This record gives sequence, C-alpha cells and structure tokens, in this order.
Amino acid sequence: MVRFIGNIDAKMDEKGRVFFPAVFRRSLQKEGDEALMIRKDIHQNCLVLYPKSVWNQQLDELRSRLNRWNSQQQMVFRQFVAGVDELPIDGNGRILIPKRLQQQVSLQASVRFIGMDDTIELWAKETADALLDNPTSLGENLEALMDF
Amino acid sequence: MVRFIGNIDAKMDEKGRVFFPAVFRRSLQKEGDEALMIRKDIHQNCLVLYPKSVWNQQLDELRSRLNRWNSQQQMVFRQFVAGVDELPIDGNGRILIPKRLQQQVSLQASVRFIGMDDTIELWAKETADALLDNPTSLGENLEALMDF
DNA sequence: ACACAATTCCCCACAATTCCCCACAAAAAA
DNA sequence: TTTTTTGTGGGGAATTGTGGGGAATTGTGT
Repeated sequence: MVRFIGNIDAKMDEKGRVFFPAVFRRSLQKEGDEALMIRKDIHQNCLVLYPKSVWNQQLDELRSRLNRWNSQQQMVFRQFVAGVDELPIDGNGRILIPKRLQQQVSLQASVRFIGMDDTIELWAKETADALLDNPTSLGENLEALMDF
Repeated sequence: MVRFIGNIDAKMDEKGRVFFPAVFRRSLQKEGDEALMIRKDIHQNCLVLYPKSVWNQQLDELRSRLNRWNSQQQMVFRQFVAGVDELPIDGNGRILIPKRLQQQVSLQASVRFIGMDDTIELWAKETADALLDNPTSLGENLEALMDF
C-alpha cells in the first residue's frame, strides 16, 4: 500500500503547471503506479490526487454499497465519477491542473501538497494555512475519537 | 519503548543541517529505528521529532478508527498529518531541517535538543532560554495538578 | 471549410536545493 | 599520548523545481 508522507510548497505557473514533488513520484513508482486521477474533494476546498489503483479500489467500494437500480444512489455514483480527470505527468515531471478545477478551489500561484496516506491533497497555500495552522479543535477531536 | 533523555546544544549550518546527537542516535538504533518524522509542535514554538515506528503506529491506529467519507473525521486526520515530514539521517549523522519548518519556529544557528521521553524536541536556543530563564510557576502548577 | 483564439504538448535553459564526499577540530576513550 | 568517536564546515555533482518559447492540437464562431 502506498503511503504518501510530507508537505511540499510549490508554485503553479501561468499555464497551470505544477511540479509533482519528487518524494511522491518515488512513492508512486515504488508501487508500479504511473497514472494519477484528480477530482475536487467532496467536502473541502481542495483537490485530491489518487494513484489510479487507489481510485479503482474506492470505486469498487462505492459500487459494492450502492444499488445501481436505485435512482438516487445511481445519481450519487454519477456525481462522484463525473468530476474526475486523469492527470498525466509530463516529461518534466509536472502535472497540468485543469482550469475547471483550478477555479473550483481558487488555486493561485502558491500551492501546497499534503501527503494523506494513500492520496495526496493539493491546496491553495492561503486556504491551507488558514485551516491547518490553528489546531485548536484537533486536540478535542482526537481526545473524543481515541477515548474508549 | 524508547526513552530520550537530555539537553544538547548544537549548531545548524547555513544549509540547515544539524548533527543528530549521538545519545539519541544510540537510543534510536537500539529500537531498530533508522528514520525520524518531524513536525511543528501543536502548542509550542518548537519542532518535534518522532521515531518513525512510533509515528506509523499512531497513524495506523488513527486510520483504523476514522471514516474517510466523514467530513469531520477526515479533517482530524488531515490536521494530524499536515505539516509532517520524513527526516532521514545522512551519512555524517546529520539531519536536514526543511526550510518551511525552520521559518515556522524561527530557527537560527544555535539550536537545542531536548529529550522528551519518546520524542525529541528541537528549539531555537534563544526561545528555549527565554522559556527556561523565567522559572515561571512550575512549582505552583505542579502543585495544583498533582493535588488530590 | 476556414480563420482565429485558447489550450495542450514538447522542448530547452537555468535557479535552487539536496546529496555525497572529504577534511578537520573537539571531545572522549583507550 | 594515541586512537576513536562526535561535532562542524564546505566544495561540487546530481537532482529537483521554475519559467518560458513556440509547435501542435482542439475548439469556437462565421
């Protein structure tokens, strides 16, 4: 199982290209995984990068829980799959963020990659700083979760 | 279980490298642990070093209790891993402190390692001195805490 | 079908950082 | 004192990260 670790600040140029951090590229290759999938996070204002194998796995999990004959559930599945793009890595080791997604999470020049175990998140630096630098609630949440 | 003890002053060079004190390295090796994880402390203006095995263990436990489709739980996980980096020890027994973290705790040339049981803290010497020089209310605080 | 704009792709150049190596001072051990 | 371990410093190669030019491709409207 892949395990992405680390926080990398990077810059997106005017063409929407970002260097895909070397640490993560190595983790990917170690898994024999080459391709990435990208979509907006379902809750937060950020983008999520999946190694293709992880993506497939999640699709399977969803599929197995949803009834394809149920209109509502089929719609959920459709929405989940619809916003996804494949994200090739170019010869320079960079990825090209689709305009549509850039706008959805208001990505500017300064971005931040966050290794999230088996996925990688891509944040606008300003957004990430605002959300993640005040860990006030973290303590309480953890306490509640880890309590028996 | 590892148990790091001691206060060691050291110098960080212009490249951001610091010699990882021999005492701590021995404690690490005794555990078969080679790599370290580093992050900013949640509350204080210092960095925390975890033996990798300790970190992974905590991560696994957390992962297994969190539902990745749940917004709040995913946020807890995110806050937990955001800001963490792997910290290899180079051939000279030194670690390279990421620029991002140096700035967050305003690390200069003079630094101080403090063994904190199963983790190690890394302070800017000036910051550490400032805290320890005013022998605040340790006595009173302890008294209050330990009182039945 | 054609012209035009926008986007994507492929290439090159260069700046910054990290890695690997060696040298040596200082302290501790023999 | 000699030897070993610990701690500091720096040079330079290799990798990583940033930027931009311009050809190819796609999409748009006329």
